[in-house]
Amino acid sequence: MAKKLAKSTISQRRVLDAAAKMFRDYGYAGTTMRAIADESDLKAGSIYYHYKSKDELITAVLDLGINTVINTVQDALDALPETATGRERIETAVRAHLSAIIENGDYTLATRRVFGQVPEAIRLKNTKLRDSYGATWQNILRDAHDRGEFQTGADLTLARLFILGALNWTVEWYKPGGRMIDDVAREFTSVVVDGLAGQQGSFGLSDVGT
Amino acid sequence: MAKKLAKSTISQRRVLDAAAKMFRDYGYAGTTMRAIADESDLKAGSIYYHYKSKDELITAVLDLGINTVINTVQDALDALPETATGRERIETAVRAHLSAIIENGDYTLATRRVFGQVPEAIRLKNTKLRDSYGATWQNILRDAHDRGEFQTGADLTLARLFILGALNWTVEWYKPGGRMIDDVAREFTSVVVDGLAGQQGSFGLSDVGT
DNA sequence: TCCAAAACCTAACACTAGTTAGAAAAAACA
DNA sequence: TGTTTTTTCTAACTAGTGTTAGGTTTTGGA
Repeated sequence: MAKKLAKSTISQRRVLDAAAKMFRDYGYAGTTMRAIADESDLKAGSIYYHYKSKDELITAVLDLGINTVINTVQDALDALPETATGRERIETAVRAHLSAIIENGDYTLATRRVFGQVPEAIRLKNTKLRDSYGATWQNILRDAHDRGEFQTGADLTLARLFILGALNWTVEWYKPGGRMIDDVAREFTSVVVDGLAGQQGSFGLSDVGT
Repeated sequence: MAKKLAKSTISQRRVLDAAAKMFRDYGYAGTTMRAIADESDLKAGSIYYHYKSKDELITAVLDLGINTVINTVQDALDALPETATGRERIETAVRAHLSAIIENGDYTLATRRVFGQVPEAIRLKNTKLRDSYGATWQNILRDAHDRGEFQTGADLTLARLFILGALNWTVEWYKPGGRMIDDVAREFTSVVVDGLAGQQGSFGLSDVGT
């Protein structure tokens, strides 16, 4: 099990959900306390009973957004047997990452969209979390490499940046009700591990439309 | 040659550059006309001589951001000989895309960061440009596939989303003075076309550090 | 040199932002 | 029930927002 998240009252969570949704749609400066209040069926002043400033709100949204992804991926990896192959580990992490960012779209999208607009101090703390997540992925790739399961010519750091970039971008185009997360995860793994020219037919959806 | 961009005076461009930089750092609502004015050595009121509203400014930044990428990639592809292989076309497009978004980082980053915060009408017009760019990539992949240069099991639409996502994410971590764009482009192509497990050593940087 | 057009500035307007203090209502507990 | 605690609301303040009208400076050609 991964680290527990801080507990919170129902009202606190309602405000936080509303904040995430508003930050996601309108950015940091574009989101007003009054808009968050409307979304959570409160008046603007009442928010300050739960969070003492707008900065504290955005901090909570950012941290929850990343921690959710970190914990989901770590739990999925921990649940794997020792004997799991490098490919299985990669596909598992891909699927867990996708599940987390799609099912918590408000938080993860908000995280991505406002990250560059937030005061320096807040950004720095959040960056540490991000770095540790990057290290997790680096370990997955290096581990699979060390096991000799694939002798790659690619630089692992670049490969990691490439994979995480592609995954994070998913929230931009993924539409609920369209493709299944599992299918997307399998395709992604296929492109990354095998490449476009590899293992013909073994993992393809061939043609499932747009 | 790709479509010509609208001409503009020196002052107009100075204001636009300043706007792109500010939008990039502080988002749409977070960027004030006074901040743009400061950055371009003007007073707030003077901006309205060149652009009649903040909305017109953001529209110009968004359009220039995408058009630059579209034109750069299209020109690079047009310069290729008829005999170019699918792999060469992909690597060329990858390199052109990276060059465009890195050398015009203010515009492309601004484009990405404020896209979701902008009034609906503006976003719609810009979306048409984005879709046409997606079609360009789809053609590259399908063309290479039709030529029989690789029989891929991967779904091409997903592969395209995957590739563009990874490329667009580059602006988040790329630091000028670090890796060369050409190296990154070659590695990316290698991962996409060959996969992590493919063509050992033929394209790898093996270990060039972070 | 003079003059008209282009470029810029000043000062203000109406409005909205985050935040706060204190009153009011709801919930919890005796 | 009455009383205390938790939660919410009201009303306001200061600071800053996009935008504009009208005046001032700069530019470039006759």
